[in-house]
Amino acid sequence: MIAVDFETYYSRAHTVSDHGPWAYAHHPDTDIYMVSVRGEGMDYVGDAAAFNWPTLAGKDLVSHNAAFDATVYQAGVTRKMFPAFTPRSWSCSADLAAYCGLPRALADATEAAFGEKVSKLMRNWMSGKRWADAVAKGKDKELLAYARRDSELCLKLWTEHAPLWPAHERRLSAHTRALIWRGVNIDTDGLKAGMDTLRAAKDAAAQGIPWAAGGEAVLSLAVLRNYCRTVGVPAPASMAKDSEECVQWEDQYSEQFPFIRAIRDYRRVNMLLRKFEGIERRVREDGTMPVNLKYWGAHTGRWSGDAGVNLQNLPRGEMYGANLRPLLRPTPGKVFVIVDLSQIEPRVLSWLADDMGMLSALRAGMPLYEAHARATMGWTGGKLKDQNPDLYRLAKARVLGLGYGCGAGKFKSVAQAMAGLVLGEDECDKVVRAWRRTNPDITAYWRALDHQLAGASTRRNDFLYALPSGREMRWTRPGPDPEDPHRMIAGTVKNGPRSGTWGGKLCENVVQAVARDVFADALLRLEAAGLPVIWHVHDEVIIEVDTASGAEALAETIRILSTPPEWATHLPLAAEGSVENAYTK
DNA sequence: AGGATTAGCGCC
DNA sequence: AAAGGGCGCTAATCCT
Repeated sequence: MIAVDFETYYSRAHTVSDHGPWAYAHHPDTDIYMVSVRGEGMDYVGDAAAFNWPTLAGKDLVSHNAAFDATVYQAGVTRKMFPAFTPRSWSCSADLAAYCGLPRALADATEAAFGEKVSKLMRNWMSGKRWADAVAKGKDKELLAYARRDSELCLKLWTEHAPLWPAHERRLSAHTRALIWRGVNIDTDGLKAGMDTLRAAKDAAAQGIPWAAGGEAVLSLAVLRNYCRTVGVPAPASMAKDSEECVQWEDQYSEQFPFIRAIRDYRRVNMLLRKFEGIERRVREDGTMPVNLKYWGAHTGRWSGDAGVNLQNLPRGEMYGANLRPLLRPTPGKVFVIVDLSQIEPRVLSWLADDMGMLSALRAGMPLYEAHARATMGWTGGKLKDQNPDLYRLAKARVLGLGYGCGAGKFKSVAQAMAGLVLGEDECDKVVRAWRRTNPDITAYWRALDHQLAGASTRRNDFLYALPSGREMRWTRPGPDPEDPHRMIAGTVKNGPRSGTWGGKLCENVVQAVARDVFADALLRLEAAGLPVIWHVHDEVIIEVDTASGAEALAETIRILSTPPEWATHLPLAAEGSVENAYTK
């Protein structure tokens, strides 16, 4: 294994996060001035263009953030700095670190793994400077040593931890990089039109905010409070959209004071506009945008968004006259096949908690929310969704909201957000009590997790929990909360912060992790079946195929996603989807 | 001044 | 006894 680490020019105004890694690496200002290559007898640090690249042909390479280093290398080839060569593999030690429960950043990962604290001062000093500046200031030796040390740490991290990283997870990490480079086609005309609409909406919102023209921070809560005082209106403690107090405040005063609505409009429209702009900056010459997903972005193993544009939280419909999702389109002559795992988390929860009643209903093909209503809400009629839509929505809210221990207060907002239900305080309390009484398998599962956490805490061990896939989840340093010894805290990353942890929360983490493993297993089978995944969002895949094979690909994708992994043969899964000419939902 | 944190908001 | 969770990004603010 050979570690490869590039050093490239950056400054305050020229960063990876502004452009995204691809555009940054290919930008003419990005001077690729140094590379460090270590391992298998190689120990090179110096001018990247002077390195004998073909010696790496057929070799196994590793970089810390391989998506970045491999992109920089590609940019160097495009700019005729380097000759093209093909390594056998190019792995990512940052992905490995994340899998192992270490922090992602190299300095933090090595500190957590080896207790070695390394300084990033040299790297910071290089902000806005090039190789010639380092030479002129007599810092060249230090810079070379810094780059050499980083590749050494990357190699050490790999050598000591890679044996813990299973082959299927390595394939998922590599698959994620393939998605990044493959990218998604963007309707750039639609993007521009949307931005015009949003800019107009933003200007309109700013017109309605009295202090906006004066140059004061438009969204500042402090400025808002001041203004409220001058016009004699009370000010809310928070402007959060789901804060009860704030909702009432808005209801009461927004007629009389239009600036109240304008603040919220301004914030939301501006965030959406920034998202459009971020996508526009990342579109490549061929009209595609790299799909920046981060392997193991969450400690549950889920992927997260990355690199400036998060494809996992695109708005689902039109906002302020602009609709972003449909601007992600198949390349001409192709279609999207979009399929998701139906109610994957409640299915996994029933399976983990051995809720036999629910499991047999699901195996018989009954819709999940209806099965819940029959088992615990007294429904004895026919198809619930058609015959009693209100009860169906309540069943959905109960299933999605109550499986992880939330109380009445939280359920109130969960029910509204997930099922559009407006329930009273007392009603929520009753629902929570009744749900817990009639779902003893799940509440027993919370208690079992609570008990195991307490056991690990007593033994002063990390809390380890074996998942059905064979991987082990880890919560670090469990123990009583110093501020409230009746509560427990634990961490999710080695050396990371600890936070409140109890059975319901552990249950949620485990369910999310198992659902992720189910989905990840299907991703590899999709790729093996030759179905090219363009990107994915937790339980949803977007595949691009020739228009003519859309229907066939849809059936095959649904079949693959509905088939459980080998380690979960009795988990009842379902998947649904459609063939589309743009991203939707 | 620049990095870190918080508040708010989008999604699953 | 009670307690939903997981993310990333922008703007504002805090902190060094």
